Amino acid sequence: MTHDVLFQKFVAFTAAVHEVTHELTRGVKNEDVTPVQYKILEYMMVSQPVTPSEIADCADLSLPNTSRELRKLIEKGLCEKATDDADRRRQLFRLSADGQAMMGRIFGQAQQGFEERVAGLTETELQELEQALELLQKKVFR
Amino acid sequence: MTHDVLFQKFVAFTAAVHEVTHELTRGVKNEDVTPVQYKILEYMMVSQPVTPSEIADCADLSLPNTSRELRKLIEKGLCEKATDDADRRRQLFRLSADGQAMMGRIFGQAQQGFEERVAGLTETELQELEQALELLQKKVFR
DNA sequence: CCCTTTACTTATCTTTTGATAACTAAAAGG
DNA sequence: CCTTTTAGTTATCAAAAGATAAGTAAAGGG
Repeated sequence: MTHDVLFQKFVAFTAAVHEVTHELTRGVKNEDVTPVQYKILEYMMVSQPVTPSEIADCADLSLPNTSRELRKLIEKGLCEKATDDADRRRQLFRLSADGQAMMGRIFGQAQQGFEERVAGLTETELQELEQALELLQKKVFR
Repeated sequence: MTHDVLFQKFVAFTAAVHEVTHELTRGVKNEDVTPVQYKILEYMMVSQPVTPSEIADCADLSLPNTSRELRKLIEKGLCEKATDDADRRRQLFRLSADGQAMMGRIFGQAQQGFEERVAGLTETELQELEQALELLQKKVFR
């Protein structure tokens, strides 16, 4: 196994991951959010509350554009804003009840699709799966 | 290990994959192509020649928009067009020499970044890595 | 205090991407 | 042949996303 061949497999693998995640999150297009807005909401889902700076960093957006999209998300009633008491320059954003509900719907559909994908696997295979996931995350995708 | 927990790990994993691939292909922004155009070129890289219909399917674009982006890529000298002799409605697109060179640069940088990521691993670990990659691709990302 | 830095916002403009209607030309099927 | 289907193109418009300049307000550091 040369490094070249391993890299080929790596490329094929990442392409497959992108395709499958795209497939699993196709529920997003039923909701009234743009791809960039979804990315922001997804980030809030795993790490709440977040500041505009954190979002800009992680979603690869400029601060002005982040600010604009957050305003739109507030207008849509999907997230809420509060000033940080410890540092009043910082603004803390979190999902609103509606936002939580929407993300719950999307994640639920994704989970269902995931379950269907692994439905045929035995308990042993699921454990192997989990170990493979953790191995890759620890050694490559960190 | 409930299915719920496995799904949580799956979500974290796919997020990590997206982040790392984004990091590895950051060389794209040095080149004069938009994200959508890059996606098309990447597809040509693995499957040449391709028709507009195939690209539209796989890159999730409408045929008119695919046609427009292909025209731009031709104008930039990154790909070439030829009519299929067997069916003269079909147009066959392939990377030009310049296009090959550009994608070679980008993939080369990505491979270098990948090598750096796995640099500290032993031969045994690399084999485990390969097996994990293949396991996941076979059982989940297909 | 005053000055600088940090965090964010507003406004504006450009580019990219998405959607749709209308068209051309070749193939396929009676 | 003639009609329908398939493959792709052109044109146009709207929405989304990116870039940048200029501003506000709070914090931090002499």
